[in-house]
Amino acid sequence: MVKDQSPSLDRVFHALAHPARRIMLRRLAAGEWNLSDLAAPLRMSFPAASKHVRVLERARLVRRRVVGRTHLCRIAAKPLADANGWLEGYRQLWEGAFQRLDALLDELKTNEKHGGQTKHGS
Amino acid sequence: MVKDQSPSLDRVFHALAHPARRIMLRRLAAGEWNLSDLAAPLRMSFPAASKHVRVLERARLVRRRVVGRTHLCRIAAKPLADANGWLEGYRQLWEGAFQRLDALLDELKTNEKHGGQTKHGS
DNA sequence: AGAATTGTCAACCATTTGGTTTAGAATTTT
DNA sequence: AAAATTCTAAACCAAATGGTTGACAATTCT
Repeated sequence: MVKDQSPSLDRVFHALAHPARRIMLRRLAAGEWNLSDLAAPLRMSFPAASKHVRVLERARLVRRRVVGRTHLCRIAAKPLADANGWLEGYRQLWEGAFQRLDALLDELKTNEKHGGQTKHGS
Repeated sequence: MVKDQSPSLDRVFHALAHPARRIMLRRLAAGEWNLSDLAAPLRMSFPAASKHVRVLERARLVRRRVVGRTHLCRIAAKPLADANGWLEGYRQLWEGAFQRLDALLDELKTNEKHGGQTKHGS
């Protein structure tokens, strides 16, 4: 069972809700990068990018290692697995039969509501 | 390929980032419910719950059908599939070998930094 | 020693979020 | 017709988000 009430899920989904942070994660999937690397492609100031990294850290999606004056960041995939685990609970909803059943029910209930009368065109 | 730059992904992940909304989706996975049904178990005012439903609608995770004075809500799973699709790009990171390689690299680089000294307690 | 690089911090700002309360519209029930 | 139910709208509020700039600390390069 997967719990809905979960501050860590809150933080993970929130972290994933901003494109800049998703772009950062994408780069980190390929390896380690420091803040300058991560900030460079984003059209925002350095401090702004730094804040995004901290959001990723709070969600435990990124870990930081200080080497000299550079802060090297590494992705930590576990929270992504948790998010995926939550989504898994809905997989059957978007795969196969449910979709069609959904559409069918929709049609039936719409007819029920209109009582067979339609206001097509006239 | 899955794009990181995507306002609709923004909205979906944002919608999933609040426990009240995840709880609502959980109920909607079982069928149709009106706003009162959805609001009842949540410890917040009715208008607050209503706003959460609107967030779910903006993310296209919920569709609403007005029947008399009640607003019936239904889950629409497609955006969940999209979110899942985005996460899929990271699956290998949390499954299997990558995790162990990650830990190994971590250890190696920590040693590098500490110059072979560890603080293992024993 | 001096300059450049990397990153933090603090202050500030506008907007969004998440909640409240009060009022009212629409529909159903009695 | 009157009352109850379901839901929206508007006004308001505190806190969080996402961004900026300017100053500064630490480290590395020359």
